[in-house]
Amino acid sequence: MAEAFNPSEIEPKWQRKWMESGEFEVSFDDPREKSYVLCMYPYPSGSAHQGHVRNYTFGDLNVRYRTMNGQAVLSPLGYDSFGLPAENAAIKTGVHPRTFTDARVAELRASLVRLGAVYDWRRELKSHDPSYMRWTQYLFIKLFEAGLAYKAMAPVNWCPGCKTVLANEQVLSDGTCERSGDIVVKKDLEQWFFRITDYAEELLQDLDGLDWPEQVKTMQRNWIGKSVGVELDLSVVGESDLALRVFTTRPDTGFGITYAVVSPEHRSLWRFVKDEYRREVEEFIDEVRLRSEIERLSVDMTKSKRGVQTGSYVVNPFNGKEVPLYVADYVLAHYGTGAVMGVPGEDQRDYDFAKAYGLPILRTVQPPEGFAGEAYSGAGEKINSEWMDGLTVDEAKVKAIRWLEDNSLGESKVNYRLRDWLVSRQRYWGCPIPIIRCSSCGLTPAREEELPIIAPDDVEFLPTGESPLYRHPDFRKTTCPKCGEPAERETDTMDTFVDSSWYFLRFADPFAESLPFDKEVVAKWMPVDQYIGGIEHAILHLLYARFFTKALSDIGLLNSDLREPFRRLFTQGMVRLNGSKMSKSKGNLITPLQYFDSVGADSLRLFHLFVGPPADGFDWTDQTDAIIEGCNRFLQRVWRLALGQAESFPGVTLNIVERIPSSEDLELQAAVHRSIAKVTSDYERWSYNTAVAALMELTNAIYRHGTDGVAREIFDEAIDALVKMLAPMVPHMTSEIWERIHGDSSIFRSGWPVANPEMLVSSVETLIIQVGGKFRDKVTVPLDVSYDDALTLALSSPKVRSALKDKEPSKVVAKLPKLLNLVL
RNA sequence: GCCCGGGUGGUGGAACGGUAGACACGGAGGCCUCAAAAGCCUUUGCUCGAAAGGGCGUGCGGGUUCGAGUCCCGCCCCGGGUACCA
Repeated sequence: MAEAFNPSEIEPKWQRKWMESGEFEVSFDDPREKSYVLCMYPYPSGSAHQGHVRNYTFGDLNVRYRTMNGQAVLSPLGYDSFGLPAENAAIKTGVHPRTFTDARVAELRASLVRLGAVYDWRRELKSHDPSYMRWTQYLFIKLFEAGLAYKAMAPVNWCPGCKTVLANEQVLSDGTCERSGDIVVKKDLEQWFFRITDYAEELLQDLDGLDWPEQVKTMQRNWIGKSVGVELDLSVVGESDLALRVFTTRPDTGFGITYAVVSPEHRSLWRFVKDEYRREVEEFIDEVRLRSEIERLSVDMTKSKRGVQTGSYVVNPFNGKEVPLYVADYVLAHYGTGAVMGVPGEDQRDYDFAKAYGLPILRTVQPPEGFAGEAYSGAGEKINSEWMDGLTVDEAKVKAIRWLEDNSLGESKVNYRLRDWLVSRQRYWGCPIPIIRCSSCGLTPAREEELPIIAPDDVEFLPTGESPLYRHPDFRKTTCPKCGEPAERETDTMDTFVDSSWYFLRFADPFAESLPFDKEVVAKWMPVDQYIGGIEHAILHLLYARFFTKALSDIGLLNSDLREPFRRLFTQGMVRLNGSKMSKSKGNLITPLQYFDSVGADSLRLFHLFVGPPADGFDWTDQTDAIIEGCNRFLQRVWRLALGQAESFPGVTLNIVERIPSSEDLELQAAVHRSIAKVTSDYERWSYNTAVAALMELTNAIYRHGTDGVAREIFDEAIDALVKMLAPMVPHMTSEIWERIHGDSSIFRSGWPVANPEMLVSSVETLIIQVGGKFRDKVTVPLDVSYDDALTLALSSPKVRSALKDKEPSKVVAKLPKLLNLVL
């Protein structure tokens, strides 16, 4: 009997081999079919946590599976190493963010190696590495030169106590600063933006061609939020030169306008406010500045006061009626025109507002019979709308737009909910924006030879105060690259989403020295064939990376036909502990290290694959350790089966050449081929939990038949297939078994097993017999069973007869040879 | 609030609109052992019944269908995102 499977000896051996052999490194001239498998690069949180284990297990499994299928798989790893936690740690402990980050990168890297994940380590990158920053800054400059980066005023979370900008995360739910407890306000500061809205339509259209989860595509579509409608002017009563421009997707509801609303941040707000209302409006606006956008858009907020009158009246262009103009916080300045017409009959927010302020509510669409709601936004017949009466909503929209255009009152307009991407951060631990402000030349990019611009180390990390970069005595001082006069450096750094918007391109060509990447080399590997990451990145990261790819393609840094970075996407569910996402910031981490030591990486990997569908999250509970133990037991069982056969299975006979295959031989062979078909299809559809179950069943079947006296070659074929199919899941143990059975050749070059279709067919089928749709009995029938035979068989079953209670079926539903339903 | 998911035995989960509960975990019983661990075997949705056998069962309420965990409508609860966490 071979010794027990001992992961603490075997796993490090193979990890060393994979690293040293370069088996999973790929190069530009690799003749195999290319494949690019990528996990979202991790934020280095120290040792990996279970969310990482899950993510990188799925990634590694894909890399190995594709390798076994003969592909040259690009599998790189890097680190999203800028970000707030390192800066917070610096403020708290005084350790420099770089020291802090580098230590945690090393820890994370080591834990992923111990997981047995394989990478082309030559391509490893860190977003805070100067050699990467250089090109992030280079790309920023290219976007700036292309007009895709600009500066504008924007409201930010401002803590008056800390005198600093806060991340949303740093603002508590009651609107106070997590550090000082001061009430956080919105303050307008000059900020850098990327013009992602230029790509709104293409970002929307191109979703159709992506092999992504529908759920994610839907989220992105909703986020981009295309709405087709019309802009129209509401003239202000008594002010001949003043009109309020509003945007609506429902021009058909025009006759139902009973008031209008302008946003508190509207550019021309004060022109609409009458003097005697000024004071009240000012007070209201002060209040609004304390509210978050989520609060402002919440329907629940209607209970509290959320708007005031301006004193002005506007004219409903449809019927000439004068209606009051309010300023209210549920209207946002940055969407549409920053003002809306109030149609309470067909919009719930307008309805709530009208109710709260005693404004008239007029329906212009007839709700269906029995409609119990308030505003009715569905389809129906137009009413109370003069020349639109009787039309459908869609017909009325067309007619209303034509009428507005014919009378020069408005025009068709498409709006997107998507806003430009605010990329500047008033922080230290990010990539500095490489722009210089010159009093005579304006905003000027740094010279290319100067890149990367690296933040100085001798800054103070204080719990109160502005960006450390801004306060640094020298960093800001420079000269203008154009005129040579003294000038000032930008002190804002970039959103870390900028770093993660192009790292997959650098992975394809990390060796480039005069450019961020060579576009021909990138063209070999891109797009990513399989991208894997958490569902929490469904919108922002994925949208930004798509935008970058399109923009860089337009700029000419990428081939013009490379418009989408990720051909296929898989989003995994999250690991939860005590009901919420397992993360460092929540302090609810369970590291894999203890499991590496006790049961080994293979068992932990198998657990993550077996515990449930990869797309679903799961809760880490008291029972989890027992299931991991169970996975380990299964691996031990496979080990004994594969390596302990001589002693354990004396029934296995020498060969079948000299005799007719026994029924046990044929049964085992059929079981193996059914498993190959099932497991292969499960791998393809990311159903790893059922693939593991099928492999457990196969293991049980081999055990059963192994003691029945099957032929040696059939037994060996079964073991080989089992071990190969397990290899992407548990690479260490299977590599060891393979080596002991077949000598010094990698199992990952041995090819994926192929099912023989002839062994998958059966001559019989189980016929399900139902009475009134309820299962009553089953019988085995030939595949070509006739209707009459099936019916006779069914009626001869005592169970069926008792269920029929002597009555004749009034109808028979037959789906032969699988189902017969006798309906009474 | 809004957008996107999810809810099936004691537990994780399985199930082309057609036998609900595959495969595991846990439990119960047994074999092996001086004993234990490991391993092996049997059993395990709830309920009535000695058994044979029956009834009930996929968050809740309706609907479509010969037939619904699966499709449709309306709720409830849980998770993710909500533009400066990544």
